[in-house]
Amino acid sequence: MPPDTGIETQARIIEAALKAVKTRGSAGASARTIAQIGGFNQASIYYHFGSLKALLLAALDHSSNARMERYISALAAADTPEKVVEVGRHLFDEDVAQGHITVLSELVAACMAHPDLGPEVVRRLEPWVDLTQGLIDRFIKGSFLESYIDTRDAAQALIAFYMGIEMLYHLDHDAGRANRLFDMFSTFVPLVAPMLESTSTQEGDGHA
Amino acid sequence: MPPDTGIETQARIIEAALKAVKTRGSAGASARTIAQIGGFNQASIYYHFGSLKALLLAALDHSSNARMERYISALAAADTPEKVVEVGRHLFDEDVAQGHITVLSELVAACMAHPDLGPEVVRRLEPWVDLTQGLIDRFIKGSFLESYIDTRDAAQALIAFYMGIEMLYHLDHDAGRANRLFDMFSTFVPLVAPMLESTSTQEGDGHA
Amino acid sequence: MPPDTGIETQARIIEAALKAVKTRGSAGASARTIAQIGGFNQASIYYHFGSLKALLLAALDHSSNARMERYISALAAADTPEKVVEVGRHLFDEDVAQGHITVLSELVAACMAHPDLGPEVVRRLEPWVDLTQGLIDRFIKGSFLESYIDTRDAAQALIAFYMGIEMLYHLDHDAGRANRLFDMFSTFVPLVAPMLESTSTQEGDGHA
Amino acid sequence: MPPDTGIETQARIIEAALKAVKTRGSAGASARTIAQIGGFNQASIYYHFGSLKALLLAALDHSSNARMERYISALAAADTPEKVVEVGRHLFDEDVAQGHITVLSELVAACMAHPDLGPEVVRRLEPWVDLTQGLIDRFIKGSFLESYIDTRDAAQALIAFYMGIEMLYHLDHDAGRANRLFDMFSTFVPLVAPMLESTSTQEGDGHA
DNA sequence: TATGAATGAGTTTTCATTCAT
DNA sequence: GATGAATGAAAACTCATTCAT
Repeated sequence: MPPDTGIETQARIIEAALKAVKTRGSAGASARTIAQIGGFNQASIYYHFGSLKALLLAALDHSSNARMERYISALAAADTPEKVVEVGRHLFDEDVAQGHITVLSELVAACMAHPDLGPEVVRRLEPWVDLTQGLIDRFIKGSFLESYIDTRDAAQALIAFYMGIEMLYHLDHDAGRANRLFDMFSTFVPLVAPMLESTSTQEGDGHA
Repeated sequence: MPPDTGIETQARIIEAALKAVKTRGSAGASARTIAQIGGFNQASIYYHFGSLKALLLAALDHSSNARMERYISALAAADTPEKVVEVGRHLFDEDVAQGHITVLSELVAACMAHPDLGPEVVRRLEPWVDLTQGLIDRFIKGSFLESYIDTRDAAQALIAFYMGIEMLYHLDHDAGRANRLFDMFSTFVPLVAPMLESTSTQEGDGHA
Repeated sequence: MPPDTGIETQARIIEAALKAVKTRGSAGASARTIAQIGGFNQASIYYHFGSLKALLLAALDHSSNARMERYISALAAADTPEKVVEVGRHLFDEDVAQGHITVLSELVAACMAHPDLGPEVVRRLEPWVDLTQGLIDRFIKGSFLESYIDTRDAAQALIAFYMGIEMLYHLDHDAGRANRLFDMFSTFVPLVAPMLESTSTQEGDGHA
Repeated sequence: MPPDTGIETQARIIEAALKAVKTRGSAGASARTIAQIGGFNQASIYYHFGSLKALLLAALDHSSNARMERYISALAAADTPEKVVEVGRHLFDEDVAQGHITVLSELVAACMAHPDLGPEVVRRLEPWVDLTQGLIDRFIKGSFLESYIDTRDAAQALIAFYMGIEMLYHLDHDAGRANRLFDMFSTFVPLVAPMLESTSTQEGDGHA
C-alpha cells in the first residue's frame, strides 16, 4: 500500500485543523498552529486546500458529515418525544465531548471577522436545519400545534440554542448544565405531550 | 471648554472599542482598528486600560451596565408573561440594533482563543443571569412549575438562546426571525399561563 | 496519435513560460504560475529544464530564434534606409503584439535580481546585436559616416532603445507612440540619406 | 535635539530602500532586505509608509526630486546643443554612478508584475518627460525641424533610450559604452546644427 | 516520462505592546 | 495626559525545489 496517499494527508490536516478549532477556537486555528498540531509543514495546508479558510470549511464539512450520519441513525428510532429528548441528550453529550458543535459555532462566530465565510457556513448549516425541522415536523404535523409553529424558525432557534449552550460551556465549563436542562425537558414532555396528539381523525401521525 | 479630561478620553476609547467589536467582531477589534475608529493613538489604549483585553472587558462593562439599567426599568412594569414577551421583543430589537448582545457574544466567543478572559466574562455575565433568573422566578414562584425548573439553569439557557440567535442573525441577516419567534412565544403564553397560577393559598408571588 | 513525446511536452512548457513572462513579467513567472497556464505539473519544469531560470532562458532562446528567422528574411529585401524603417515598423508591431521584446526586456530586467542570469542573457542578446550591427553596416559602410560611428555600440544603442520603448508601452499602453516614432524616422531618412552615399569609387556597398 | 525624529527615520528607510533597489532590483527589494540594509525592523516600513509599494514610490520620489533639481540647474547653462550633449554626458555618468536611473527603470519594470504601480510611476515620469521636452523644444522651436518632430514623443523616446542603456549596463557592465555613445552624439551635433537654425526672420531663438 | 506530494525559506503585512518624550 | 515611534512575533500565503513513485 502507498505510504502516504494524498487523501490520507488531507485527512491528517483536517484532523489537525479540527483539533485546533476545538481547543483554541477558530481565531486560534492559525496555519502555524494547525501545522504544529498535525506535525506537518504549513505549506501543506495550502497545497491541499488552497487557503486556511478553505481548510476550515473542509474541516466543518468533515465534522458535519460524520455527525449527520450519526444523528440520522440515532434519531431514526426515536419515535416518541420522550425518546427524542433522551437521544438528543446522548447526542449532545457526544457533541460536546467530541467538539462537533464547537467547530460549527466557532465558524459561525468567525463570520463576523470574515464575512466571506458567511454564505459558506450558511450552506453547511442548512442540512442541520433540515434535519431539525424534520424532527419537529414529525411530532407536530397533524397536531393543533402545527398551525402555531413555523417549524423552520423553530429548527433554527433550536440550533441557535445548541450553539449558545456550547458557548456557555466553553465559558464556565459547567458540564452538568446541559444534562440538567435535558432533565428539565424530559420533565416537560408529558406536560406537552397532549398538545402533540393528532387533531385529525385519520390514524397515524407518522413521518411526512 | 477644557481639554479632554481623562474620563472623557476613556469614554471615547470605549466607544471606539464597542464600535470595532460590533462591526468587526472581537477578532477584528485590534488596537490599530480601534484607534483608527476613534481617531486617537494606539498607545492611548495602553495608557488608559493597560491592555487590549482590559479595554474590551471595560467596553463590555460599559455596554452591559447601560443595558442593564434599561432592562430593569423596562421589565419593572411587565407584570404578566404576555407583557414580558412584548417587552422582551422590544428590548431584543434594541439589542440587535445597537449591538449589545453582539459585544457579549463576541467576548464569550473570544474566550476560546483567550482562556484568561473566561472568568472575567463569566463575572460580567452573572448580573444578566441574575436578572433573567429573577424574571423567571417572578412568574414561577408558587406555581407548580417551581419544582420542575431550576431557574438558574433556565436563565442561563435563555441567555444562551439569545446569544445563539444573535450569531445566526449575523450569519444570514434574517432580521425577521427574532420577531417571528417572539410571535410564536406570544402564542404560547396563553397555553402555558395556567401552569403559572399559584398553587399555594398565600397571596403575593413575591417580587424579585 | 502517440502520447506526448518529450519534445512536445518541452514545447508546451516553453509556450506556457512565454505566456507567463509576457503577461505577468519575469517576476510573475513562477513555477506555479507557468504550470497553471500550461496545465501541467510544476515538477515537469524541473524534470525537463532543471530549474526555473533554465526554463526562462530556454523560452528566451525559443522566442529569439523564431524571431531571428523572421527578422532575417524580412530585412533581406530591405535594401534602402526607407525600406528598413518600414520593415522595422512592421516587425516592431509584430514584436509588441506577440510580446517578443517583452520576453527579452523582462529577462534583462530580471538580471538585477538574479545576477547569474546576466552572462546567459548577454549571450542570447549577441545575435541581435550582430544582426543590428550588420544592418547598420550595410548602409554605412563606405559612406563618410563610417568613421564616425562604432556600429557595435550603435547596434546596442538601438536595441536598448527598443527595450526602453517596450517598457514605456507596458507602462502607459500608448500603442500609437511607436508608430509615430517610426513616422518621424521615415521623415528623417531623406535628410540623412545624402550622408549615406558612398564616398569611395568602388562599386558595391557590400551586403553583410 | 531629538535623537531620532520620524522624518530622520523615514529618510533612513528611504535610503535603505534605494540601496536595495539599486543593488538587487525592485524584485529583490523585499521588506526583509530593506530592513536588513537599513538596520531597522521590517515593521517600521509599514509604520512609516503603509506598504512596500508606497515606500518604493516614496523612494522614487526622493531620488527623482533630488535629481530633477540637479538636472535643471546643470542644464540651465547649456545654451548650445554641444553643451547639452556634454552636460548630458556628465549627468548620465552621475546617474549611473548613483543609480538614479536604475531606480526609475526598475520601478517601470516592476509595473509588469504589479500593474497598480503603473499610474503612479507614469505620474512620476511626467516631470522628466516635461524637462526633456522643454530641452528639445529649446533648440528646435523656430527651426524647420519643428514641424517634423513631435517633441513629446521625442522626449519619451529619449527617456526610453536612457532606461534601455541603463539596463544594458547592468547586463554587461560595459561602463564605457555610454561615454562612447555620447562621443558619437558630439560628433553629430555639428552635422545636425544647421538644421536647428531659425527659419524665421525674428532674432532670438530663445526659450519659449 | 511524468507527477502528486512535500517542504524550508521566503513573501507582504498585522499583531499587541513598550517606551521616550 | 497623550502620542509618535519602534519592535519581536505572528499572521496568511508563495517561492523554487526535491523526491518517491
